[in-house]
Amino acid sequence: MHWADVEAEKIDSKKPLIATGEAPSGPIHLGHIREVLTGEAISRASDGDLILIVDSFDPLRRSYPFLDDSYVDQIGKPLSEIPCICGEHDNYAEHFMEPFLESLDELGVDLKVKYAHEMYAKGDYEDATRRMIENRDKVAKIIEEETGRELDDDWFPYNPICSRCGEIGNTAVTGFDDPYVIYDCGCGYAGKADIRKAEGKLAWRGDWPARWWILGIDCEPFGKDHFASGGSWDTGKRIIKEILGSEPPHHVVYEWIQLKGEGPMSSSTGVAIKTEDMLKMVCPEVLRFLIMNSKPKTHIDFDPGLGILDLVDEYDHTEDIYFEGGDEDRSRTYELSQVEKVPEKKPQRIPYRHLVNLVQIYEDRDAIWDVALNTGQIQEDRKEDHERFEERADKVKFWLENHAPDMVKFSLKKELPPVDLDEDEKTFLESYLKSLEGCGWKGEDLHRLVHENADETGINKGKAFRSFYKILLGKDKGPRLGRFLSQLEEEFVKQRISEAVSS
RNA sequence: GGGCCUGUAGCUCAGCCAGGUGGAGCGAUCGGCUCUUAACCGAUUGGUCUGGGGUUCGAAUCCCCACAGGCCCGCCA
Repeated sequence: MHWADVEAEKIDSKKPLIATGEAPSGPIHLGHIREVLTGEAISRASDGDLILIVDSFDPLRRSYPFLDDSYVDQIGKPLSEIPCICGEHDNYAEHFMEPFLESLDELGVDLKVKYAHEMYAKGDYEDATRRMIENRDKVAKIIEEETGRELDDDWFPYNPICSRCGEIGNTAVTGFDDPYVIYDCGCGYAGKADIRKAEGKLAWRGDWPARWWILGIDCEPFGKDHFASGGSWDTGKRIIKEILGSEPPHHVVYEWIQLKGEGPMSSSTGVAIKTEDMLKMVCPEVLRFLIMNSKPKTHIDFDPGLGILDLVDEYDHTEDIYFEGGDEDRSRTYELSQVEKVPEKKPQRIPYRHLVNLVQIYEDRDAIWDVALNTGQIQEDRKEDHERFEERADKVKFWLENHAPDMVKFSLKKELPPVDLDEDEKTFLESYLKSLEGCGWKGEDLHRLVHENADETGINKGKAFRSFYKILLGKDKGPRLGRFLSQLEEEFVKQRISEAVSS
């Protein structure tokens, strides 16, 4: 059984509510998407509803490498209250959420978004906050027991936002006069915060169980960081039971996604690929496949270089298995990888690695498609397959320009590159040039002539092919020669050969 | 110090939850397509399942103990 179905079975609800969370303190990367897609897979498997809670009311902790110096002044303020970086969004949090939500839409993820700052503003947290404050000592004891740390005597489960300096958590709470939390701020201001409004928030350890309770969360996937002993899961599950009198959700812990050779993804270290960039280099169903194909607790080593080709090949292979009615789990993985529904007919496709060559040879997309039709690689000219092909070609292009290793890249040299041909090669090329007289400039003929001339002049065949790549691409290797040559202007090729021979 | 995960073919991993004669892909090797390869087809090759105990008629799978690696433990997915 697929892991999503296994988890779905464990949830004690017919129409479960599955929660995911994101903190928009920086660019949202591939690692974050695992949380949402893990939750989404379970919601599909359980026919549940998916929500995404945005920690937009959390303060900016520090200045990140991607922020300019002016943001130092914003440290300590809630993300929802900080100006947008580019100026085009309502606030800092929205700046990072917008592209992420767009990506989720492209990935076919159907969810409701809840912003923490709006929940606080609407008073959703009022009851939970009151209970936490009234049970301050019990909550503190749970945290101390689970973490083994000792909390300060003035620890308070609710952090007011200073109404003068706007900072959160820089306050010392001096009293509670329901519904007002009385505080002294480090900036010198003394005031009170209304727990029915967005004038402060629960500390994370209490905030998390509070939201389970408020929203009635049945299941939540979360990262391994929360699951460390004494972590927020350990305290959260006790707080919801002992303070709020309810059960914690079914939990699913997932592992980190690492960038091959560079360690775990993290916005602050810069080891990250933004979600929107991911979707420029692979199709959404392939990105989904990356997540669906690994159990949440397995860590994923993501290789944006050559690994992309393996990933797509594996996706395609899984597609074959699905349409052949093979292996149940892999078929399920394929279903869950789909952005929408599974295609009605098995998609016809050009092998991905081959496509990588084709987009470098042909400038014209239609030419590629026509060749694929002519060679029988694509048997029926279907609209949906053509669209998929166009999409893949776009992704391949982006990948070639941004992530592909040099070994797979080539480009036609407009001028004769510096070459050092020996006599064998020159003799061969000369002979080849002569044999081109009256040739129809067809791929297969051009290819046959390479073999014939190589045999006649006695040159090693590999060397014969290499000589073409050297004078055309400035490399030792390249795409299949005959078809490649046939795409080029006849005069251009002839000119290049004679130039090379006489150099 | 605590926690989670991983250790299976040269490489990447599946199989473990519900124990029943070890799998896939890639690679390599060989062959084919008068077509070089990074494309395609076919075949072959491949492993004391990290080690040691235990439970069992039977263990890659369950239990215990080691060893090695990765990550997490204010906030962070």
